[in-house]
Amino acid sequence: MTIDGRVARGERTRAAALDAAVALATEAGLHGLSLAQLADALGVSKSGLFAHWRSKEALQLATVDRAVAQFQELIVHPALRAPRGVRRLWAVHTARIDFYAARVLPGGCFFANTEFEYNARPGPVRDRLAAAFERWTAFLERLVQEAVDLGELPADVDVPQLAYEVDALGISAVMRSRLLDPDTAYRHARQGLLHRLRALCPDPTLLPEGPS
Amino acid sequence: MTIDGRVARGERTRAAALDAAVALATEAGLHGLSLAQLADALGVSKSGLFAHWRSKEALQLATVDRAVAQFQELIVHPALRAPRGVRRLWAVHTARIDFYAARVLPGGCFFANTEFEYNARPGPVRDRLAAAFERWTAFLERLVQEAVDLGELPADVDVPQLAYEVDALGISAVMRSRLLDPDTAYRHARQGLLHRLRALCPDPTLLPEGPS
DNA sequence: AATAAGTACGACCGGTCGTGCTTTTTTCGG
DNA sequence: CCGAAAAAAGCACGACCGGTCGTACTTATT
Repeated sequence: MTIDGRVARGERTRAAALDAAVALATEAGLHGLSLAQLADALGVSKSGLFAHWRSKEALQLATVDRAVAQFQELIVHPALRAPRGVRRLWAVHTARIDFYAARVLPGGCFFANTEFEYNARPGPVRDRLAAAFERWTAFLERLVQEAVDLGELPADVDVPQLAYEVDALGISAVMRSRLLDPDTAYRHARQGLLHRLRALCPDPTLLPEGPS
Repeated sequence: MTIDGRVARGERTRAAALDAAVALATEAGLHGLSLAQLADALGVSKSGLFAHWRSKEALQLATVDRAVAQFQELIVHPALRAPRGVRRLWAVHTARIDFYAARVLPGGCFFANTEFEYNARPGPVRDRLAAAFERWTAFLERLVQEAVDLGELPADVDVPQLAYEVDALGISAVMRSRLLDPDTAYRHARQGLLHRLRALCPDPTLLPEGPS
């Protein structure tokens, strides 16, 4: 079973196009992303690009999926090396902030940008973004719940509430880092959760010391 | 000194146009806002609209200013009736959440949407949005500082940090209310700050009782 | 009554958008 | 080496974009 070099070539341009589309979408938005722009950035023709997806909407949906995969690969997966509980929750939070601080994407956060862009535009794109957001929320809640189950957090912790606050600190970080002082934003996002967890967690050795 | 009926008419259409522009921009974005769209919504001609601003950018800047004025008028000003200190801080936060819950703007929050839209687009529009964001941040920090000065919050409170957290809870509320369950989002935003202030404020009578 | 200023209009320009249709180039199996 | 098949390119289309122009209507000034 050899690989068809023709479709292999197609796959390569497809993958390269989606990576560029994710990056471009953080600057111009998922709607503002244009075929001509993307084709120029890749050095291919507009129609050659268009042939891979039957419509712009199909390209947008594929771009969302690629962004999800990238987020999993660069943030979630590395953080899962931390042991379950508050350490893993903390690892995911800091991995996210580090991702923003590393300026991987030119426009900050793909999901923050596109979810605000599409929150009032009904359709398949919005639905897919909402689904991704829901999975992310469920993932954070699971992390908190595991910490509770392990006894690292009190049993009476409001799990969805704490997950909400974790995400809020992160969203605010990427927003402020783009318009105000980035380092201050990252520091507040980290300190916010660190102090919150320190106040809740009976075992202080599970969290980094850091500045008070 | 009589009022010039010509400029009065101009002022009226100007004001109506900016109100419509703020609302439209929350759906289509400040860049996606098109002259033709806005003209249709107002029932006037595109060129007649265009005569009021020399360029689209001028219209965008005027729209930002109008949104700032609307935010002041509908959220900040009413909340300033609450006495200084934690009660005023709480009033501003809840007024903001109520503003979102009332669905005043079809796309949620003008500033959240546009600031994410323009965070990677250098230029006068981004600069004006950043300036508005900076003033909003300074305002929140002033509210927190006043509560500290009045002794309603401990003297060792990290003022910018707490202001950051207040804003983060609000931003997250409007984001989640558009894609997931709105009531849950609003409740988390309110509870988050209420519990935080309850833990910090020695005088429990300053805050509403609410559900634990 | 004549002139000037402000507002609004319809027609139109060059450019870019997404999207089809046709052709050329690349790569495979026999 | 040769047709078949997939990928990429070329080309043209209708729609919409921001912006300009000349013009008509209304109001204020002289």
